Amino acid sequence: MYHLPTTTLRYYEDLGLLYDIPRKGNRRAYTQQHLDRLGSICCFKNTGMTLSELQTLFSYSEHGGDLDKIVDLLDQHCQEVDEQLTLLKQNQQHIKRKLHFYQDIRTAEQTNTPLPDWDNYRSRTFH
Amino acid sequence: MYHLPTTTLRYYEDLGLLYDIPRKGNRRAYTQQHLDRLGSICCFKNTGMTLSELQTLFSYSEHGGDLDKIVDLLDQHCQEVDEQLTLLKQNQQHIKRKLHFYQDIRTAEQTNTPLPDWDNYRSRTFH
DNA sequence: TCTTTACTTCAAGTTAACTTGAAGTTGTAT
DNA sequence: ATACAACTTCAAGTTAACTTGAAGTAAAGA
Repeated sequence: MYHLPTTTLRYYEDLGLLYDIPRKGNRRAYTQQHLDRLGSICCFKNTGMTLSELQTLFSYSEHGGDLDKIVDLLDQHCQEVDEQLTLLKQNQQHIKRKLHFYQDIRTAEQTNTPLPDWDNYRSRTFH
Repeated sequence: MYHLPTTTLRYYEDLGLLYDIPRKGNRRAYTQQHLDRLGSICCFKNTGMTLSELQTLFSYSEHGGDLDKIVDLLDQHCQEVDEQLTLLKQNQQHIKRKLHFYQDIRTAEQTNTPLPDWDNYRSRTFH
């Protein structure tokens, strides 16, 4: 359906993250609203929110809805994702340095030139 | 030490990700090489590599070292991190849309103006 | 019509990555 | 010197997020 196995959808349903799903016969027929919510679940989950935190977030939207809490939580999560982006970019740099380092080792072995020293890669940036 | 509990360091050691750690008395005294390796472990782990994949990667560096496999693995991981970055940015947009949406709902409630419609936020970008 | 494939429920099992418990030792601050 | 926090080993326990098993139902294609 959303490249998620039905068992996972069932699991989310058991947790209360999805509900009021209409049936066609005895099978679930998800509406656009459910697909939207599923999209949100995936998004928040993939940005580090636990399913339990998602329960909390969604609970704020029910019965009236505590907008202040929703906005606060979303705002804080936004910042966390900002930090994740920063970290991920740093880690990407680290991996690229490693990659170039080992490529250069291979070249050095093939050309019988001196092996590179990792210290020379520590602060280098690659693109 | 690296803001990791000693139990986690022990766990990595049990998995063979860290070894030959010198002792001062009966306590571990990590060298710069170990700290470097720990940095790599954290980097790879935080970019989605499992500890078991790390075992594999490190096994290529031992006894001689299969440079082709290392380079291949690093190259592929680089691409995966690229995709992660793309996805994370998309998710960030989604979260920012949600945030603005709920902020606008709040404003609308306060000013007694009509509530916003999520459909108008679906393809909007925020910075 | 028959068969296959994907669904259905419910309970129980799995996996990765730690974490905790128990029992003992040691380097450092008072 | 004496306490005490932080280390030590080893085995066992925890947690989140699924996943699998068993047993049954049902829509869609040959």
